[in-house]
Amino acid sequence: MENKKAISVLAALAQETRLDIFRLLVRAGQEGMAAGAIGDALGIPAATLSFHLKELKNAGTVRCHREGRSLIYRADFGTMTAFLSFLTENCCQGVNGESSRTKKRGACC
Amino acid sequence: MENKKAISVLAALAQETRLDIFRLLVRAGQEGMAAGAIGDALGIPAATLSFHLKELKNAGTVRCHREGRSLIYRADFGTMTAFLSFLTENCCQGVNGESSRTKKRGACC
DNA sequence: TCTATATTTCTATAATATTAGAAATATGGA
DNA sequence: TCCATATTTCTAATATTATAGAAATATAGA
Repeated sequence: MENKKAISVLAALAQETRLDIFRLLVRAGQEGMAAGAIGDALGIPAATLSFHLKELKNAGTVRCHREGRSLIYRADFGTMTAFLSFLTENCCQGVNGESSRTKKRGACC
Repeated sequence: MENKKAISVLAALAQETRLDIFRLLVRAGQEGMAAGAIGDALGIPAATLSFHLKELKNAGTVRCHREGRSLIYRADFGTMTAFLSFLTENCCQGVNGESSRTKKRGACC
């Protein structure tokens, strides 16, 4: 994962409503949730919800597919895997003066 | 780490200049870097740099201490450890319909 | 004490993000 | 086709964040 992509994931999750949505979808697991059900669960107006879902989707943190009249959203764990790798590679390497080429874990993870 | 704290870490790193600063400090390791050296390395005006360092500091991602006329900044790996735990706890649980109480790793990490 | 260096705080401007009503689009069923 | 439901897009107002010059503060050394 490159820098820009990581920043978009960080920005997507760095907002209370969106983090709530994302965590709800994580709890919902593979079956996901319809947009309307998310809005009901969290008490978010449809237009506002749609805006945030788009942000999450653009960052690749969620995916969606249509089922009848509903759009079912799910957390994208593939993106999260790559994102966590990015974080550990970029926040744990180079600690204690180690070369950034060494692949050993640093102080933080 | 609670929700609000995690959001402040996410927001601190969700900005290109700040992510650059943070990654530079990670590479600098335990000895850290003076604010001026960071500004020189990244070509950031002093006032702008100070603004971003404050954001990073408020989120707990960096710490600083004075050495003579310089303020030495270092990455705070303790915060990053806690932050990574928060992420894995909140993005990996509940996958495949598992109860959120199970502590097994999910699909993403 | 005076001066230079290092950095922050103050301030204003510019840029970006968030909110939500209203209108538009898509689907399914009578 | 007509209607109800589900959701998005459009729009405009509001709020938040980023930028950087200028002034202020802190430290060290002559």
